[in-house]
Amino acid sequence: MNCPQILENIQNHISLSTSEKKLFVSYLKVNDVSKKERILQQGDICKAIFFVESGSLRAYNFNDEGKDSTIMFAVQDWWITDMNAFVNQKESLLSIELIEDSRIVELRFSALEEIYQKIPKFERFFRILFQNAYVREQLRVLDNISYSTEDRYYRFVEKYPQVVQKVTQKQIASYLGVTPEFLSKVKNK
Amino acid sequence: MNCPQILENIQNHISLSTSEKKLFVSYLKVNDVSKKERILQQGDICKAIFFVESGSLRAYNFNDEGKDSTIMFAVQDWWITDMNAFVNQKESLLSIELIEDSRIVELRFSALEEIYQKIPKFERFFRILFQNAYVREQLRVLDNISYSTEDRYYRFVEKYPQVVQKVTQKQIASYLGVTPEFLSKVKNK
DNA sequence: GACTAGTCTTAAACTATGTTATTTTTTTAC
DNA sequence: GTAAAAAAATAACATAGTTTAAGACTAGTC
Repeated sequence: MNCPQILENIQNHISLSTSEKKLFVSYLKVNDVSKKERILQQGDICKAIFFVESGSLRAYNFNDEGKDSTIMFAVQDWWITDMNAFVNQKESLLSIELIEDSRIVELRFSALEEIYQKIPKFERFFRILFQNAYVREQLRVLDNISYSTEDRYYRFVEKYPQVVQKVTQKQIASYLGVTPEFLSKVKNK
Repeated sequence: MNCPQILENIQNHISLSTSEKKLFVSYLKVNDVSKKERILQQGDICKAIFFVESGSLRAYNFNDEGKDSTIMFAVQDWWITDMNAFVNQKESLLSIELIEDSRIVELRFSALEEIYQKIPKFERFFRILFQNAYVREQLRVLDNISYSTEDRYYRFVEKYPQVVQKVTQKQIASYLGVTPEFLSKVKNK
């Protein structure tokens, strides 16, 4: 296992020696997963965090009334999991499904705990990763509470053009929190 | 300067030696700030992150149409800043105002950079802080896109009873992203 | 190449939320 | 303690978003 892509992602923020790289990579598992498969099922314990080498995924919640709400999309070089369920090792609120055939790197909870101990620099890497994730979500909350649906749609398209190419309009609607019918109306008015 | 409260908050997650505590505390500045004052003004560079020793604050954005959107409240033992503006040292999208007279500990950007270098354990502390913040915001996004206003109001009240005691209904409405008139209707129906 | 299932569009009727304005209640400032 | 200011409640009307249902348009499967 070589994993140059995830190592490059990490080395954007911290630098690793050859032996550290080797150790880190030994904890990883690479999987080829097909379109429509799920790598996490709502209700299950979330045992891993995932890095997308290629392809695309969608994390969503399915509620009692049958409403599907997209929490995030992930494309190449993104990390994704149900972070709440992962860090507390409890039942997941989210499912994660494949939008297309993808190559996914898996890092398990217990492995990450060991990595933090053996290579403390990873605390820094994940500090930066979570810092960015927090900022992103906070900006999304601001979008949600202060912009109209129309504005939010166009802001989404501008911010994530790589995502827009891969997902359906129905999935974008579920990310924005509106019905596909209403999004269609907004776009075509 | 003694600062037992912020040290206790930190030592919930990492342990510090006496000399590390002393060094860390030397970077802090404690301010007593009065109700209605602002410790951060939208448009200004965000130079510090704040820890609330006592009192309460509100971070909000004021947009072109005059709409006030509350991004977060902070009460005793919470950290608050415009994280996007802070970590990138750029213009703030948010203002932070005092809800009541408060004692605020200030940690400046350049100080935090030095702390990360001198006491790498702080990478771990902030990794955990941001991890929790990310999880919180992600759950809030899910609330925003999948629940009704009524449900979100009661979920907010249940989750943050300490906040509810201190803020106006108008401020809660601006946190939920609805008008005060509508929140009043929802509550009293 | 035709069948199928899923997506997208459109529209009418309905519900949720916003706007404006007025009154009542609570808080703040002297 | 009183006057002024802000917050909260209420209501009539306007706009945003949902529901349901139907038809047009893909994309995937044999």
